[in-house]
Amino acid sequence: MPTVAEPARPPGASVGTTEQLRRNNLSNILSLVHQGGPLSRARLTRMTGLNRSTVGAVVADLADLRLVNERMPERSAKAGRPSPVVHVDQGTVAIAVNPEVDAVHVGLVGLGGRVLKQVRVATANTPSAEQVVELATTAISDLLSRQDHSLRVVGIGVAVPGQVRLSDGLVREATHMGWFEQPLAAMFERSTGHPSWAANAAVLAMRAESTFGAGRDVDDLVYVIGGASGIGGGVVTGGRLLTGTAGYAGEFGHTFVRPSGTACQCGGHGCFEAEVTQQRLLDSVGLQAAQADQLSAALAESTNPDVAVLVAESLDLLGIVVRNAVNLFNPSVVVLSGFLAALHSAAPDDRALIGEAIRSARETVRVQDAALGADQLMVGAAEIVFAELIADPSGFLAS
Amino acid sequence: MPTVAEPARPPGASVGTTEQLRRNNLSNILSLVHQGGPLSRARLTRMTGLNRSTVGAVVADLADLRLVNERMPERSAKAGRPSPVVHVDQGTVAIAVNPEVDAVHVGLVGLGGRVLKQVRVATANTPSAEQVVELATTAISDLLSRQDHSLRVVGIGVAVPGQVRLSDGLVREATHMGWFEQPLAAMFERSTGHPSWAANAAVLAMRAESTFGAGRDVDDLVYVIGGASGIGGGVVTGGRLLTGTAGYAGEFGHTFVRPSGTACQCGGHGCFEAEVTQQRLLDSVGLQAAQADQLSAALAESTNPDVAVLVAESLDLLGIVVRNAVNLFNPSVVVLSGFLAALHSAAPDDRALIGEAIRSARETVRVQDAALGADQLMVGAAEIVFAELIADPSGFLAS
DNA sequence: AATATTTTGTTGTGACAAAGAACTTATCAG
DNA sequence: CTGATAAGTTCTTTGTCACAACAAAATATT
Repeated sequence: MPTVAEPARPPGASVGTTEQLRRNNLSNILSLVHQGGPLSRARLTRMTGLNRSTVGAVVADLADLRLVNERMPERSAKAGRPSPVVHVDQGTVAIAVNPEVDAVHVGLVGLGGRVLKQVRVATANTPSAEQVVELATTAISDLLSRQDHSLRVVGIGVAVPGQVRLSDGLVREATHMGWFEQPLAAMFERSTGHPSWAANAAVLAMRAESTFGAGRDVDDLVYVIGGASGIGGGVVTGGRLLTGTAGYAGEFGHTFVRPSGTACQCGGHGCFEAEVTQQRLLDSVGLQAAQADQLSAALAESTNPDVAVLVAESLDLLGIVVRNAVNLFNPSVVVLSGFLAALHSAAPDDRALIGEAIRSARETVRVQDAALGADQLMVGAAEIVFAELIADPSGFLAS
Repeated sequence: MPTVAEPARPPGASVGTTEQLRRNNLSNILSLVHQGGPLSRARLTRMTGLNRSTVGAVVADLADLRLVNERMPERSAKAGRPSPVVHVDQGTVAIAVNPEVDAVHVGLVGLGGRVLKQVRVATANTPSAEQVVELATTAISDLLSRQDHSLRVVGIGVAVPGQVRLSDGLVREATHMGWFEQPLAAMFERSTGHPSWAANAAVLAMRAESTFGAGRDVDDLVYVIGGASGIGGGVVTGGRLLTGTAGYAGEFGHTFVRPSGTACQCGGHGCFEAEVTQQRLLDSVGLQAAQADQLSAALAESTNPDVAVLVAESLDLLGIVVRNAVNLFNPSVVVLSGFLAALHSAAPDDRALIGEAIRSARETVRVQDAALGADQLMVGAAEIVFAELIADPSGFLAS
């Protein structure tokens, strides 16, 4: 039986000319090496379906751009001439920035997704956007100057806990930071000279997870993350990041879960993130905000019936969010992260989460916890820069 | 020794060779003419960005495949040599089938989305899948034999009120029809010899709306439709149809809107489609099921306070669905269809619908009613076939 | 240890697609 | 009728990829 094609639609950034063809092949192969780690040229040939002479030419182009290196393998497992292994260039880095209520995280992330260095600059008060740019700019030159090899910085990615307009990196609102309409990406560009992008932190966490973590090779993924400042998320569908028209998609925290519920910061009522908070769960087991990583263990150990009630109730509400998500997105995987992963581990099984989703969609979905650790935001923030680079390697570096 | 298949999934890997390049240009230009109506070659040149000699060659290829015709324009508006207008071929058709509880609709739809002919075959009882195939097969040969011109049938598209696995057209469940696990597309292929596809009716209605109606040129669209058998919907995001991993995405009817609500057919509780039904609204104004098209007018005329209460309540619940959708998908347009459009027209403004969505997403979304009439399901069902044709015109016709 | 086999890189050739230039054609404006 | 304009047509050039032949480097076999 024939398979199903995408709906007919006029070309956007599609490939129409021979020039775009090569760009596309450069992009695809760089993407494979970036995401899949070192790969032999022979494997790249099989993965792309291109001729091996073409792969050779494309890899040579990428090597000329100093984006990849070829090395002969130490030992080969099979017979035949050994195929050179294509590595991502280690000197090409993106800078990741993540402002928080009490600190600014800054990191250097290499192409391929490895975090090279990372610092946390604590702040006395919640920093303004200007302060974040200033602190980060200092931290960046500091990080770079301490590096012995000279690094090529391709751009800056900022993970913001709030709604960010993707087109120009304007922070529409980050209530937790007290920010409104801050042109953060432009501010970073002015201050550092590097091309800069900004996006919602939860979406970037998902991006990391989707590229290097539990969502690897998953084309239809729903990701929901709970943190100190609320609940966010992101979606990959058909292998593509769901952004929506401006980049605000994936706000699972404001899913309706309870009528006449607590008023939410967003102005709505009955929002998931107003009903289920990390703080309430931490309080129930007597943990501090800084001990969020111990929540899962504490919930498991607790014998307090009040805790059990709170967990059951929270799981029910999480179940509503997951059920809606499964019905709307029909994902193959739902990844839970942050304190929602802790909550998930406290559930006897996934029935509370997906039990009420429609049968067809429920049968093919699995719920799992995030695989990446604390680095994920650095990796995700860098990823918005690398995505631009990978989309058009030679064009990006030429500009 | 056979090696394990590589998980080859590079982004945009569809175009890698020069052969695929031409395929892509054939596809793009056919898509433009299909969706945008007759277009001059000069306009196609501007729209695609290709060279005019290339457009000429591609159009010639399409004409050789008898998918388009070129005609000289009657009158030209501007100076200069008149550009031939590229029309979609009128003899290339898809067959649309839509089984319902009391009838089977069958139609002939021309490339370009025009419904050429249409019949409704009434049934005494709710037909089985076998009966639908049988009745439709007869109706199809009937329709085709009465056609004076010889038509080229490129395939059959079936719009099913239920969950359909897109990959093979298996109807997982269509509770209203009493169908479970019916391999409908395969049954149609066997019975008619034409390549067949099946999909959820609401998704296909959206596809029609997205290609030819209110959602034209909208890249981020949420569509919710209410009918006699419940509430469904579909989503376009980033210009692509959101299908999910198997094709069950877009089930807005099972969004949670009320705790401990009516038990839904799906097994869940508090589902939107269990709380808000067409029947209840029709009853409130004393209309019959067949008079659904008069609902909007009847609601407007009614002075009964009970009706006002029901409408207000229903709008509140619809508001929850729309709010969730806006927060999750960040669409630029939300289209309401069927009795939900009637409900929408009874609302004083859109505040009840999107008022509680997050501000950033709310500001750039508009709610509007469906533009297409009763034909939309025929058009949508045909569209699933045409999309296959358009994705690879010469490959499709060669097979 | 010598030879065969396997796998892959490399090089040169040919096919094909698209761009661009030069030329031609068809319309409108005056 | 003539010039301006816009667009089709044809031919050449350029770039990309596939393919075939050959070379190279490893393992497997005798």
